[in-house]
Amino acid sequence: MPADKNNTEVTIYDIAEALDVSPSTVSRSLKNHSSISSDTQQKVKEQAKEMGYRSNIFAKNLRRKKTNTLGVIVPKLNSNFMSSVIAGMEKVANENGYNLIISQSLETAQKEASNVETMFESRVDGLIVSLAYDTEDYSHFDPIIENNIPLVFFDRVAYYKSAANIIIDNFKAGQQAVTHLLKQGCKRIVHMTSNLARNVYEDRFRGYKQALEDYDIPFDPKYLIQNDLSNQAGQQAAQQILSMDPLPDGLFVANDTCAIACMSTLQDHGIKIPEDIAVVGFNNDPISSFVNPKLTTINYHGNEMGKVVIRNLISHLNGDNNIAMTNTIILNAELIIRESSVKAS
Amino acid sequence: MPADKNNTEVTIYDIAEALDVSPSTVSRSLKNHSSISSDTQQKVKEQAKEMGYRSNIFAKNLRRKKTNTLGVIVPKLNSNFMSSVIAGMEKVANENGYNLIISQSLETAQKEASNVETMFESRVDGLIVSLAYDTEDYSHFDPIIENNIPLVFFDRVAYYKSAANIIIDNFKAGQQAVTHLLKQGCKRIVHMTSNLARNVYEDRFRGYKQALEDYDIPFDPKYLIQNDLSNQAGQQAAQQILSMDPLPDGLFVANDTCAIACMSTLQDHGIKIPEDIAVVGFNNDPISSFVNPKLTTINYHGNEMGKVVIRNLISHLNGDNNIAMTNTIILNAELIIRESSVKAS
DNA sequence: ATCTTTTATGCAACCGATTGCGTAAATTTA
DNA sequence: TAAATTTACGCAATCGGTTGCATAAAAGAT
Repeated sequence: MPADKNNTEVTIYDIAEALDVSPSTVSRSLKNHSSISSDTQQKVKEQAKEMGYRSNIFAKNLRRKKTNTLGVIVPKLNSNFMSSVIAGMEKVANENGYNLIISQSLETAQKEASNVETMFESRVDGLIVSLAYDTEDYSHFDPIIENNIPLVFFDRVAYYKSAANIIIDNFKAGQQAVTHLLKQGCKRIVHMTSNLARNVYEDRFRGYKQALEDYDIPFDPKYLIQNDLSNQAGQQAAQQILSMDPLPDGLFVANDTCAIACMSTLQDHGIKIPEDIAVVGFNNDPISSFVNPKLTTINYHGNEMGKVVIRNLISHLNGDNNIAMTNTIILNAELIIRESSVKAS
Repeated sequence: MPADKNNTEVTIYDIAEALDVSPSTVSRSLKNHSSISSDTQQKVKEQAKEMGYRSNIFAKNLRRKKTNTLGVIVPKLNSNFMSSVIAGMEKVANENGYNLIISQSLETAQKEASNVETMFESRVDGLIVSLAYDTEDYSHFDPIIENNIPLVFFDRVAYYKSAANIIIDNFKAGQQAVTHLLKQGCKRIVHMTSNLARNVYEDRFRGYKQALEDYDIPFDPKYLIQNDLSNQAGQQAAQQILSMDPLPDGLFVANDTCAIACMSTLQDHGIKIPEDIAVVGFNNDPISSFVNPKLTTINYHGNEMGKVVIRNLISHLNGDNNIAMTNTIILNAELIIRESSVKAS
């Protein structure tokens, strides 16, 4: 007895024929429509299972004009943070019958725009974005907004038209990090960050300045280093720091991996961490507790953020607009103190 | 003049009406069908653009029974390797008009199976998988295979039915890594790895044993440590290593991040790397060159692997079966020697 | 000028599920 | 028992492209 030939997909018409009922009845039974007797529903479901029926999602989408698919665009996937965010998103999405399409902008506005277009063509029911490094113009989101497709930014956000934002309190986190360094006695604190047009970096920078101000230390622009926070940039920044006179005694980097690259290079040049320079990173990447010295950092609840994003989006799609779009949701983040920043007193 | 109401999507019928031609002509013009005069094609395309037409992908998929979507299931996204693989995949896929649906199995066979089901329901044209840690039974792939959906495994593969495999030569890489340690004078080399049912780990282990044999050193099972290669496992393994007498003098770990966690813990206990124990990792994660000492490792061309996977899959889908499925493709990988393994001689 | 080919286009069925509306049968109410 | 409801189901249009087949018009051949 050969297995069923493929290609011959079972449809509701086949089930209807086998049971001598109408396709409508099959369709309704399969979705527990109240107007079909439970007896009939039972029979239909059994028959469907027996015949190996699977619903044709395209026919459904075509008719319903809804895809139950959400698009996600992130700069890069290669961090523990992003992986956690995605895991959180997938969990809540799947629980609610939604699927995710994920893509990377690789930190360029150009690829981001092309990804948005693809998502648009794919007719996602909602779009979720963490912005690329160099996105400055947001008009590539206009087709999304004009077609009333809900748009949610997370982490790297933009206050753009009707988009919702989900972030941590970067200002507070930055302030905490730098206050901690100041408490360790640091006076000359370098802040390494990225494009200040990105909220995450601007807010952390504001937190940095606020902390300095709280301690009556004037902000010195030469202590602000801006780059793309890559590993290579971290190494270069180390050179820049080494050339400063007097040497800085504190370093707050807006990203763990870059902090580690920088720290490693500083150590290669004989700098002692934290004795000479105390260091604080950002993100609490797992690696931060395995470098020497272990890195003080800001912990980020990626998984939770992912869940909140999807919950918010789905409740919007359902019309349960308890949490309105065009709103900003702020999640917690906390300072984790490890060896890299604690000076013996 | 208010902007177009949404919801009223432009269809080929609207274009046909506006131009007083048939929908067939519009459809054919839009795909450059040769039987439509270039004059008409031109007009149709202009009109389409002017009216803001976008093709309805569901109608198309429903009719064509093809989704131009490929499913990708990976254990976790949070590594540089995976991120690179995905980037490579996306590039080639997009160039060929395919989209990717990506999901994480989070290293469990259970979630992997549920992801496969989701992909199946989504009617992906092809499925790409890197197996979870504990997948031992492969029957969840049967619906895929029975429906003639091409299945490609990469990195963590299985020789299962008609699936194709794309891997690096893990045996050779393992052998190279361990031979390198032996050349440094190591005699008691620990190998930390994971589930040997996974090809990547089994093959590396075979390479390890081969290298030992080449140097006439008998394999001692007590030097084989198996765990899930998590950071925590790396720490625990360090304790285990510290309790060995005599102390091992070499360590080959099947994963960089775990190697780093282990190395870090060993250092916390006063072990000098590489003097006391020389260490080699696997994957060439960027972080490996920023730890102290910098980690010797095996470099993996993730981006290239991703591209090869998709190229192979698409050429199969196109029927250009130059590279047959049910085949194994082996890519290069090479040893990168850094400080962690080089003993002063 | 007539016949054959080629070119350009239209017709209409089809993909598979959804759903508003209508109605026969069963049940309840008067 | 007749009338009013309720229950259970079917009809047929619809979603928006795709494509095999037919055909009118134009071009070429004889």
